[in-house]
Amino acid sequence: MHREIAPAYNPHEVEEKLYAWWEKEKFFHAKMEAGKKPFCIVMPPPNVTGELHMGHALNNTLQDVLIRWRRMQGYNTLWLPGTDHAGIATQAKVEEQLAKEGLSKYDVGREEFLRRTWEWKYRYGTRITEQLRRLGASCDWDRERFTMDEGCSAAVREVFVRLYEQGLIYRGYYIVNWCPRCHTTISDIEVEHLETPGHLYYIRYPLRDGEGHVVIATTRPETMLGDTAVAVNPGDERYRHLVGRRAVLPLVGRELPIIADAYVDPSFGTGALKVTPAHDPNDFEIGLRHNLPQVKVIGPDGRMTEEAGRYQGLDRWAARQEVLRDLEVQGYLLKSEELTHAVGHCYRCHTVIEPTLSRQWFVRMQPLAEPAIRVVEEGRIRFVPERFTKIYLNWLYNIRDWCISRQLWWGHRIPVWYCLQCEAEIVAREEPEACPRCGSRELEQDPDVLDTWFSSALWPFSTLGWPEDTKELRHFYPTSVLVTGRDIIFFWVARMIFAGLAFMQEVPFRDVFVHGLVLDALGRKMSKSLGNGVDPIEVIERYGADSLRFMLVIGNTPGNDQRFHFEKLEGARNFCNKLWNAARFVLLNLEGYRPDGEAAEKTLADRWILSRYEDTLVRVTGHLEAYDLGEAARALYDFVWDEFCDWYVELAKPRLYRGAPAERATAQQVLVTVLRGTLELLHPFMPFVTEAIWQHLPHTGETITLAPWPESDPARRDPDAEAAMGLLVDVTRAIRHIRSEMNVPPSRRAHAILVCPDRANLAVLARWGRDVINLATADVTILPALEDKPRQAAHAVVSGVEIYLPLAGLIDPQKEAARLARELAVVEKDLARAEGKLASEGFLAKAPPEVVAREREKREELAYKRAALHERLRVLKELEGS
RNA sequence: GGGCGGGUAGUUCAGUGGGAGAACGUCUGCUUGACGCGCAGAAGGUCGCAGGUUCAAUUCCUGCCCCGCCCACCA
Repeated sequence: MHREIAPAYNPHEVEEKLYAWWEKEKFFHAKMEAGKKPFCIVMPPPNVTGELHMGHALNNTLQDVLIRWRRMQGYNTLWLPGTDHAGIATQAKVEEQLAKEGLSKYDVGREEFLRRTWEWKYRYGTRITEQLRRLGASCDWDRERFTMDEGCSAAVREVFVRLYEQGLIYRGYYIVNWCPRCHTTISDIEVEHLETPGHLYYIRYPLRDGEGHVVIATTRPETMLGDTAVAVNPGDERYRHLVGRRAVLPLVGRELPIIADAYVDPSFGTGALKVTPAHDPNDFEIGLRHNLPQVKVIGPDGRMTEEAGRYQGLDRWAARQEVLRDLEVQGYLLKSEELTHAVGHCYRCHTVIEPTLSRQWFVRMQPLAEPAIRVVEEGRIRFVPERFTKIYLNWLYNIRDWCISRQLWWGHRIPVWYCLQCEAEIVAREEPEACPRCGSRELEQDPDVLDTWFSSALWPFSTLGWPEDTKELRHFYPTSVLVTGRDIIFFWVARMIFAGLAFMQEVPFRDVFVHGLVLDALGRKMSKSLGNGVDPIEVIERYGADSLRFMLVIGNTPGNDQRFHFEKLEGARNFCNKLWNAARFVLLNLEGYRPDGEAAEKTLADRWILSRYEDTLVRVTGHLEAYDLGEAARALYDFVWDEFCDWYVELAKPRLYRGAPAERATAQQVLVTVLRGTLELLHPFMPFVTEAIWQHLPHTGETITLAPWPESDPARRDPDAEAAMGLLVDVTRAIRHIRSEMNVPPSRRAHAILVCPDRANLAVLARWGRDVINLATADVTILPALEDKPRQAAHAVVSGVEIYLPLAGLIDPQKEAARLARELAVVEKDLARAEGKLASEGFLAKAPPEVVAREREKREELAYKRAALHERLRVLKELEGS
């Protein structure tokens, strides 16, 4: 069986097979186990249209690490997957498809369009979930949900109706963000403000009676056609005499009242503001305060309306040029200045947003935001890292009402019907037969659908069965942690929190674990338009899922962005291979292994590696508790590579190859213990390779996915062994260093004389020195003191041990003296610093005693080293002289 | 205009109130009975700048300079 294990790890041979087996055996299915503590994560649902990108890979890897770890810890674990219907994005895909047939959605009609969209969903919606399987995501596929499935749709209607009944949803004629290309409203957070170069135009508006004029400044001259007032600040002396008078709108001739409003900033432009209530949010507010008419001059397609007079039909940009030309010709345009200012763009298509008046549905946010603020302020929900708390709170403190209606077809249809007879507005969970007010059967449903995020907001409870009172809901709600990118704190996190509080009277999750973005190698966002994205599936095919996962986790610091480099991926791949080969080594040497067979006493190396393993285990668990997944991964990487492979495996070899049966048994038992535990600690990070190896280990269970998480056993801690190993490692390294510098061939066995006056250290060297220092291909003679110093020998001092490496013929006394002199210079410097500190009264009085003690030790050791180096240099001088 | 993150070895990044770390890259060796996706050794850093607190600052505080991101109704 062991012969099957290839010398290089090949992910392709194991990953898909293992995942299929895990899924078939339902290891990830959450049975309701009332006796166990629940641990639940609802997956941020990727778009059905989507393909897995690096952001998904990171997000789901982090969730999977937490889920697998908790599952092993024995929690009743549920990771609930699903997809989002993604209104605009999906609709756009189907429209594209139609366009290939030369059709528009209007050609096929709403019903046919929706039929096609569902078809599209069924055909392509499974792609992303297949890709999550490739990544190794251990979610409960039996509970997969979709934001537009029956249950979620029922939840949406229920929430809409309840909010409406509480007066928290209303329909209003307000200024909204309109995308002339997508032909729909978007919410405030869907508007991207981009610094855009433009101009500030100064335009003269003549006064109606008598002489004079008022000059306004604007960046959008075309909207003047919709002006219904000129406003100045009430405290502005320059204009006080004008308030109450009237101006005449150039090109149009409309009379405009000159009003005073505190909104106007006297220091901007001329201090006089043209007021266009139908096309600017602030002007809209001013208009309400002063009862101004609202004149809409730009239509839904971005063209000028009938109200724009002779400009009707012109695109808004063309209209701007026309208006400017006419103003100029007629002498109204005084000047223009260059001005870079923030202009709102559509988050999807990057078209410039047109603020426009429109009748839409809104959620009244103030009453919903208050509890959502409170739970975070009170710490009932915790952001990790903590700094995101402020971002969240600041947004909610300044919250504005949420425009939820979208002029799309794909989505949750707004559950409102209008009576064509009496114009009643009927809000209902199910389609009404007749108007409850006049009995008419002529009813028409609102044509619009809801913002996609409306259904996402309900995700933590709609997926668990709400509005039914299910046992899942009672067991798993509130969920344990939400893992998400920091880009959707507003879109999603905040909305889930207020929805959860409003409908479940309880927070949706305890912790919000926020991660950053995966950037490209140059530090730019990965994006389709830049074409700089890296496809995780391609990466998995080339390097394996474990490599990708480990790379993402080890490079992750909470909340911070990380760059994607193939070199890092190779590092992770190499680590998979290292682990594989370490395991291969153990498995190839298990002949005669019995877990409780008769064994010899543990060696220093055994005690040391068990102590290091214990330390690693405790640190890894602690880091996971603190969401420091990167630190946990790093601790494991270092342990496996630097301690287990580089030292322990090497130290175990002689016993395995040539040891007595009992010694061999001991080595085997320690190897298996540490390897198994390490695999288990690594499993959440690298599920495939760890399962593949674990299956080969003797006396394990059915699957590592359900193996118990290793428990701490303080008895494994052995500070003496760690200190002793530290000494021996230092000496070994020093000898290797000398050999390398002296160009001693690695194959040539050396002999080292170690002089160690310290009795405790001497005992360590005497008992274990030979075994460990063997790794420097050297035999040793160990002495408490040495009278007759060898002449032809290289020399080093480390940890209070003098090392002589007699190398007849290889030593050039002059070169050796120069080498030691360099060493001495470093020692002198360090010693001076230590002595300086110890001479300072402040340090002695105020530094903690252990720090002072450590400084004293350091001084002793350095002083010893200095003396030894001096002595050696003296001997070398003599040698030169002779 | 406000807020946040970052500036540490050639590169990418960890980390810490008390002797500067890793990976990659570079240089030197190595058919060492798990692994060349490897082994051993080495070189390489005024921890952005200036102050302050402290016995002690790369780490804490203040200011400044760069880079990145987010928020914002000044036309």
